[in-house]
Amino acid sequence: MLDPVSRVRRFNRAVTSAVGALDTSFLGRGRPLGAARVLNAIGHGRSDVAEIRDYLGLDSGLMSRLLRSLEDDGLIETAAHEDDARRRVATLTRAGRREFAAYEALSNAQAEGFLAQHSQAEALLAAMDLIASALTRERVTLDEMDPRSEQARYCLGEYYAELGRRFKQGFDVSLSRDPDAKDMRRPRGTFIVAMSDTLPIGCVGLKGTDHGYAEIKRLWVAPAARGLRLGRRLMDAAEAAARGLGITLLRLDTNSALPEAARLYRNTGWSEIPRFNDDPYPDLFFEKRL
Amino acid sequence: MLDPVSRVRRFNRAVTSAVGALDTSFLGRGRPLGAARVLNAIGHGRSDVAEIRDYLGLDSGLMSRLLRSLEDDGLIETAAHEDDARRRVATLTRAGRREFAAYEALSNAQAEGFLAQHSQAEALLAAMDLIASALTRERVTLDEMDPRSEQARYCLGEYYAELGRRFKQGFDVSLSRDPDAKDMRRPRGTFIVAMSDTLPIGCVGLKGTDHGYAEIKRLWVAPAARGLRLGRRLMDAAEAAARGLGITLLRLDTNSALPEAARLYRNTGWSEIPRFNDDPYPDLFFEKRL
DNA sequence: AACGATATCTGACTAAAGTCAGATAATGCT
DNA sequence: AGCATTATCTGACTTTAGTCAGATATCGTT
Repeated sequence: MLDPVSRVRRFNRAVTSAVGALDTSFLGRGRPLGAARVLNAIGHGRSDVAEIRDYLGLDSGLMSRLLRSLEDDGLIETAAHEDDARRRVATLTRAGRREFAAYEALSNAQAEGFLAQHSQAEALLAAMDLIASALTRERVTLDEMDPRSEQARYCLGEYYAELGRRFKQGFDVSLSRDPDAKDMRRPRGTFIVAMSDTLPIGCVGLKGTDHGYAEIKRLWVAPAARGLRLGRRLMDAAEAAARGLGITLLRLDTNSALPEAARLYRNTGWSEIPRFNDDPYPDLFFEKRL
Repeated sequence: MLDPVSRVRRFNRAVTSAVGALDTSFLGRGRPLGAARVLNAIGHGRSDVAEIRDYLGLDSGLMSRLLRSLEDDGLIETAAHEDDARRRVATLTRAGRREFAAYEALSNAQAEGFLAQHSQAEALLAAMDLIASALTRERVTLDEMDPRSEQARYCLGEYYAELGRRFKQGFDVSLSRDPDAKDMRRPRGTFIVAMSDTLPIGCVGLKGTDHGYAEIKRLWVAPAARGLRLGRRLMDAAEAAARGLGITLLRLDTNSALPEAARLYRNTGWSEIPRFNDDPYPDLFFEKRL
C-alpha cells in the first residue's frame, strides 16, 4: 500500500475524479466543453485561430465549426489577420466578455472553495506548484527577458529571500555587487527566465563586464521546480547565449552554503579559481572557457 | 501571478492535460474509454453492477450496454446476485483478467515513467499524497479495525517513527506502556483507522481499563493529511464509540513535544489533570467526562 | 502571371457518450 | 395474493467529438 507506484496511482485516481468535476463545472453554462474551451482560450488572449487550434489540439474542421457556433451565439467575432488574410483572428464581443468573465468567476470560486477547505493552504499550494512543475516539465520555456520585467523581478526577489534564509549572516542586496540591469541586456549580456505555463520558476543572468569575461549571476530555481534539472538547462542556455555574443570566458562566484550549485558547476566543466572580486558574500569562485 | 487562486488554477490546467494523456493511454488497447473504465472497475474488485454505475456516474442504459459489449468480447461474465436476483454481479473471465493485467501494466508503467523523470521522487510523492488526501477529503472513511490488522499496524509504525523524530530522547515502544491489542477491541475498546481510497492516513485507539475510565491512545494523522481536521474527526469518532460502550470518563497522556495534539485536546473539552501513570514519555495528562 | 504552399471552411461521414421511456423480472410489504 | 418498489435491460433517440476529402482564398516566390 506504500510503494511509490501505488502512491502515484492513488494521486491519479484522486485527480481524475476531481478533473471530472472541474469539467462539469465548465458545462454549467449550457455549452459543450469544446466551445467553452475555445471561448476561454480567446478570453485568455489567444486570438490567432491556428494558435488556438494547436493549443487545444483540434482538427481544423472541428475548430471552424466551434468558431461558427460561438459566432452564432454572438460571443465572438472573427476577422482576417491584418498581415495575412488567410489567417483569422477571433475577438470577444461584449457579450463574449461577459460570458468569459462568468467562466473565470466559476474557476476562481472553485479554486477558492478548494483552498478554503484546507487549514494549511500554504503547504497545499507548495505541493500543487511542485506537481504542476513536474507535469509541465517538458513545456517549460526559457525566455530571454529584461531583468526589470515583472517576471525577472519576481525571480530575483525569491532568490534574495532564499539567500537570506540560507546564509547564516542573512543577505542584504545592497552590500553585494548588484549587477546593473543594462549589463544583463543584449548586447552586453542577457537575462533568462524559465517559465512554466504563466509562472516564472527559475532564472539566470549573463552579465557583461569590461574585463574580457562575462559573469553568470542570479542562478535560481524555484523550490517547486527542483529535481527537474532546470538549473542545468538554464546554465546551458546562458552559455549558449554567451557563445552567441562572442564571449569566450565565463566566471561566477557562489557560496559554500549552496552546495547543490557548486556541485552543478563542477559537473559541467567549471573549474575553481581564486577570488576575483571583493563581494562579501561569495567564498567560491569558478571559471569556464567556452 | 502569485496569488493562491492562480496557483490552484495553474495546477488544474497542468493536471487536466495530464489526465487527458492518461485517458488516451487507456485507449491504447482499442477499446472505448467507457468500456475500459468498467473493465478496470471490475478488475479492482467492484463486482456489483449498481456500485460500478454509481462509482463511474453512468446511466443505467449505458452501463448495461457497456457490460454487454465486454461480455461479447468474452472479458466478463455476469450473474444474478445470490441474495437478490434483481441485482447483477460481474466477474472477469480468464481473458478479462489478462486484459485487466495489461491495463494495470500500462498504468504502472506510466506511473513509473513519471517518477523516473524526477530526481527528487520522495518530495514529489509527498506532494502527491498531500493533494490526493485533500481532494478525497470528503471521501475519507473512519473504519473500526482490529489493532493487529495490516492497516492498523502501518499507522502504528508511522506513529512510533514520528515520535522517534519528535522526542529529543527518541522513542522506544518497549519502554512505553504499549496497550494490549485486546484492550482496543470491542467490547473493552476499539481501534479506528482513517482510510483515504486505499491508504490509511490516520488512527486512534480507545483502550479499556479496569479503573473506571478508558484511555485514548495512538492518535496519529499522516503528514500528508494534516490540515484536514482529521484529528478532530478521529477524536469525535473515538468519543462516540466510547459513549456507545457506556464509558463515561476518558483519559489520555501526551507530550509537550506534540503541541498540536495538546491544542486539539484543550479546544475540545479536555482538561489537564495530574499525572495518572508512570510511563516515561508523557508529560501532559488530560481527562474528559462524557 | 503562374504555381505551389498555406489557412480556413464546408459537406459528408463515424464513433462514442449520453438520455429517456417503457419492458421485464424479482423483491418487500401489507 | 396483490401491489408498489427496485434493478436491469432494450429500443429509439440526440448531442458531442472527431475525421477526411475536397473547395476557396490568399500568400510568397519565381
